[in-house]
Amino acid sequence: MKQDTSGSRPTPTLEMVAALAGVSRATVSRVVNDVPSVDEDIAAKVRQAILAVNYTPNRAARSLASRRPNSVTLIVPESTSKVFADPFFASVVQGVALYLADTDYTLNMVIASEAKPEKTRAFLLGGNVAGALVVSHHAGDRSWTHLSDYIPMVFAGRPLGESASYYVDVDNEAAAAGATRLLIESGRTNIATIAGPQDMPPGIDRVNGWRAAMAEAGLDDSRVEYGDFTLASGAKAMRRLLGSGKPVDGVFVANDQMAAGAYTVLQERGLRIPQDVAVVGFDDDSFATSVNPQLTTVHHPIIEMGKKMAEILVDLIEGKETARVTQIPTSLVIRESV
Amino acid sequence: MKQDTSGSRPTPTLEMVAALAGVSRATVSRVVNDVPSVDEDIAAKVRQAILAVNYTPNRAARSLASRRPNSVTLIVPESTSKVFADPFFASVVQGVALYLADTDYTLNMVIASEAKPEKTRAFLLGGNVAGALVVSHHAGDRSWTHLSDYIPMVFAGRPLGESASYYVDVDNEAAAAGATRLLIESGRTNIATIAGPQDMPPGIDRVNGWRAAMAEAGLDDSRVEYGDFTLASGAKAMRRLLGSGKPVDGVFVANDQMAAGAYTVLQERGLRIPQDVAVVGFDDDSFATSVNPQLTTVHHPIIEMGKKMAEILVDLIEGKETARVTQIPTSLVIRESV
DNA sequence: CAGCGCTGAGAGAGCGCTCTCTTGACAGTG
DNA sequence: CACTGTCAAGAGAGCGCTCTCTCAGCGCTG
Repeated sequence: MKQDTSGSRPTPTLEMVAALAGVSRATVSRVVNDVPSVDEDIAAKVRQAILAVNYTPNRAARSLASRRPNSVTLIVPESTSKVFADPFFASVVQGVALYLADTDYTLNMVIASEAKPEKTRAFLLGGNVAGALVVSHHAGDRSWTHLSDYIPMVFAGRPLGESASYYVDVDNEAAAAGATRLLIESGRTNIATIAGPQDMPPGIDRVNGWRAAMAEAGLDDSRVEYGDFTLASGAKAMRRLLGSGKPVDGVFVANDQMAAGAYTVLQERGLRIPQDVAVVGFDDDSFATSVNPQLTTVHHPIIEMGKKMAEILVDLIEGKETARVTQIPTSLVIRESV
Repeated sequence: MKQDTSGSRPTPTLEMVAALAGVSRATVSRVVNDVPSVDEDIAAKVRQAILAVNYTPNRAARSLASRRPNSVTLIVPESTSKVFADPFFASVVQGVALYLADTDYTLNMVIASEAKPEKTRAFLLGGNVAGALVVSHHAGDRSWTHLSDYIPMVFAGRPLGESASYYVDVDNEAAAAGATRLLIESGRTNIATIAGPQDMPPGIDRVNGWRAAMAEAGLDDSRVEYGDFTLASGAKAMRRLLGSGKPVDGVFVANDQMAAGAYTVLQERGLRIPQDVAVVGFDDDSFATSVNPQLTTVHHPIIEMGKKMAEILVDLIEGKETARVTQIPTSLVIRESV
């Protein structure tokens, strides 16, 4: 509002570039948008003029004239924003931003207030946004799903229950099975799991993977305790596991943070990792390397997820066909806990 | 691009609302923008029409016509985005988004690539953005400072060295002194500190605060070890402190993550917290409550910082006078480690 | 060499708003 | 009762672009 009043020269426009290059506005527009049918000599002259006046296209005008919004929105449900302390969100944003940097889309972010969801809805549906990305932990946040009918949307993580929405996820089940197999191959037979909440897809899928691997090896899969993905809950679950009377020589923990919790209990009981009890985690976040011995875990490529989400969204916006479900490959990071 | 081709009715415009309400476009615009000089009867009719056609203003058109961008950009230098694992960034974003939700500004985010800074520069200077916020850990990222001459900018954290930029921060020094005083008042006399990197303002200010409080109480301030704000570095520093030969009965640690590291060393040596060694941290992040005993620490109001940054930026954009330096008050969170 | 298709560039009409300017209605004044 | 001042609402000119349409120029063909 102010910054122009203060006497600076006017922002360069297409018109000015055109005048300087001695061509029409349309031609400058063609050059800016890389339309091939422009004589190379003229294009060069135009580019030079653009540089000379330091021209940057006005996004608002462009969006208006082309009847096409040029931004995509990342929606963070308020409930998710409250657990912001974990790195998941930040990494997804990073991936998304990284991908979009090479496109013409701008990334904007909203925290969707649960109090007045219409506000966000109106913003999304008002034609101001080309598409939206939803990153939510409580995958129960399906309130956004139906917007898929109106604008392209891509979700982070498999939604709970059936859904026709596009989403990007890792194959939690397969990854968990792989992690469990590592434990089995190391010769452990009394393998427990500390599972995540059973109302969240990663919680569900990861136990299932563990179960599948156990069944495949003909091992007893009764050693299951549940946590809520926090460090403290991991410690409690480990305590229950140890107190159950059944021997335990290996644990697959559904995330690294709970694994760190399990570590504390194991160590206060004087159990050595991995000699007495081997531990495998999931996520490969900062907890994995901050514990001692460092945790062997499943690498969860969150940044890649963000990139892929953005890629799919852009494809959707541009009308390209894409698969509804995209699974990013995980890998096992072998460190010292098995 | 596609979503309109697919046969949906056209997006409602001001024109349509005007036609339905039987008034001119200008009047609808006045109602939408809360211009007071509109007859209440007419305004009511207009509002009803808006609801009827489900009208949402087109931001691009608005921005174009008013010659005023309606978005602000949050710049995250690439180097900072790499340490995304810590919650600082996410919380700032949350605060910013929360504040902006009540304004007409939209928040967009860019990761500023170190490789091609001109891209970000052009984006910011191209008149597409009303102002920018910079959140950077390596406060050495002064590459953005000079943009303050062209568009309003607000920084998170005190910049290193002199600068005329607007920024929001906590009073690290005073807060550290307060934390140290708590240790002193609890009767400790051999108080050490695990300080942060001395090339970052919080690292510098927090030791200085500790030193000031020690001097004030006439205590020996020679017990200083440095870390880099990571858990592992905190553990190493604690080990050096304990190996120095000097007795230690209290430690002020410059962040909670390093304090968690110090905990592991203290506990592996069989030292009880707080009986043998009292510990005070800084930040009040998830590490503070995930350790046992829970950490007494300085609450760093990051979300508030984000809100304040956004508030100041909006004031700046709108030409209001504001102080260059804003300090958010901290508080001591007493838990179990002193 | 008239007629053709083709290609590359310009003309000009908007996109959906804001905002200045103008107009019309009405109350108050001498 | 003509005149002025006030205030609410309408008219209309853009904002900086994109995109369709048109046209000029060119090399071919028959």
